[in-house]
Formats: sequence, C-alpha cells, structure tokens
Amino acid sequence: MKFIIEGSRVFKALGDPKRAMIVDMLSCGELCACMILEKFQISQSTLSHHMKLLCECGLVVGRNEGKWTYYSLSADGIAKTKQFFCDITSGKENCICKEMNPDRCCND
Amino acid sequence: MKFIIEGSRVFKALGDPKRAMIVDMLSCGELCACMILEKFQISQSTLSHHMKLLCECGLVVGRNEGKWTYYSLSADGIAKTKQFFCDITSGKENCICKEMNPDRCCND
DNA sequence: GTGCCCTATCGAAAAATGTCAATATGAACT
DNA sequence: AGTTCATATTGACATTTTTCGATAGGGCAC
Repeated sequence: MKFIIEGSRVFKALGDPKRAMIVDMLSCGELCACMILEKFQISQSTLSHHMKLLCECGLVVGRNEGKWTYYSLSADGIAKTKQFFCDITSGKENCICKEMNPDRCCND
Repeated sequence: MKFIIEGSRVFKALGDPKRAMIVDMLSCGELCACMILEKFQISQSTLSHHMKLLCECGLVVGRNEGKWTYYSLSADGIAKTKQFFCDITSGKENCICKEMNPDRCCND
C-alpha cells in the first residue's frame, strides 16, 4: 500500500501535461529554470511549483550554480518509475494484489 | 503538444493510488467490478468512476457479460504507455523538445 | 553595502478531482 | 410485467490542485 502510494506520486507528477513536457525538454539535457520558463506561458512562481513537484517525486534533480538553478532528469528516478510501472502491470513478484487476492493472483 | 496531453492522461489516471492499485490487481488477470469493489472502502459509484477513467485513458478494457462487467488490462495500452514514458525521458527521435529547443535537443 | 537578477515561498482565487447518496439503466429470473 | 441484482450516471460537497501576484531569500556586480 505504501509502495503504491509512493510510486503513484511520480505518475501524479507526470499527469500534468506541462510537467510531462518539462520532463521531455529535460530529456535532451540539463536546463536552467529560466530557459524552461521561456517556453511556457506560465508565471515564474508556477514553474517553481512544478519543478518542486518533479523533484519531490524523484524524477528530476536540481543543482544550484550561483543565482541559477539547473534541472536535469534523474536516471535513477526514471529507472525506478519504469520498474514500478512494470511491477503493477506485469502481475509478477512484487504485485500488491497477491496479499489482497491470494486465491487468484501471481500463480502463473 | 497534443501528443503530450494525450500521453499524460494515462499518468494522471495512475496518479491516484487507488487506481494504481486497481491496475495492480488487474495485472493478475481479469476481474469483475464487484470483486474489485470488495477490496476497497469506497462506494460503488466511486469505483465506477475510477474504472471509467482507467478505460478512457486506454489502460483498461471492460467487457460486459450479462449484468456483470469484467475489467482487464490492455496489453496495447501498457505498451503505448511504456513507449510514451521512454519517448519523453530518452530525448530521442520523438522528443517534443526538438521543436521547442532545436538548438540543443536531440543532437546526440 | 546597495541594487539587480534568479528562484522560492506565501496567500488567495479559480478550477479540477474524489467521494458519496440517490437515481437510472440494463440484464436475468420468476 | 415485476423484481432483483450489478453497474452507470447525476448532483452535491469537500478536498486538492493549478495558478497568479506579491514578497522573501540568496548570489553577483557595482
């Protein structure tokens, strides 16, 4: 249960189109917050909020350099997210439903 | 842009812990709505709403049999979701940032 | 130090979401 | 036809989320 709640936070973060687009932008390499801001019609405070969510869920990491903040994707966060998605869709070892539904789960 | 909005719908659906858990349950095989309902402390109308969202984003498919509705994961939906996640995190061919950031994206 | 730039935080308003009870739909059985 | 059961839809409410303007903090240049 805690496993699911923790894992779904990344999906919640990616559930907002703007944040998904930010992740896409970062997939090409590190970017300064101000560069990301240029691409969107949102206020600076809103962007800061989005970046905070992306960092808190582990998908993005921030790095301060002087007065700038550079953001980049976390390879570990990406790997964990892929693993989580596989876990909840493949019905194998880690599936939570094993305990909820022992009579019909994970017996293949 | 439309590509991102469409793709992030699946993540928005999975962003709710209960829906993520439902997906996990379905990963072990098809389940009747009433069986899923037994495992949660939610009303029937709430479950119906969750299942609707999971179906609309393409991750789950419903099948009517008499008065029952059976739900199962969509292999195609799962594959598409994996692909979308890879697209926005790998920075390769399909990355949206190419058009937004042509000077520094997708040149590796 | 003072001023300027970049980013984060706060407070508030609007919009979206999760939830329920009540009701509607639709299928099977008598 | 009427009843019962499983599911979907509706309407309402509380909570969460998105967003902004205003403000605060921290670094750099003068």
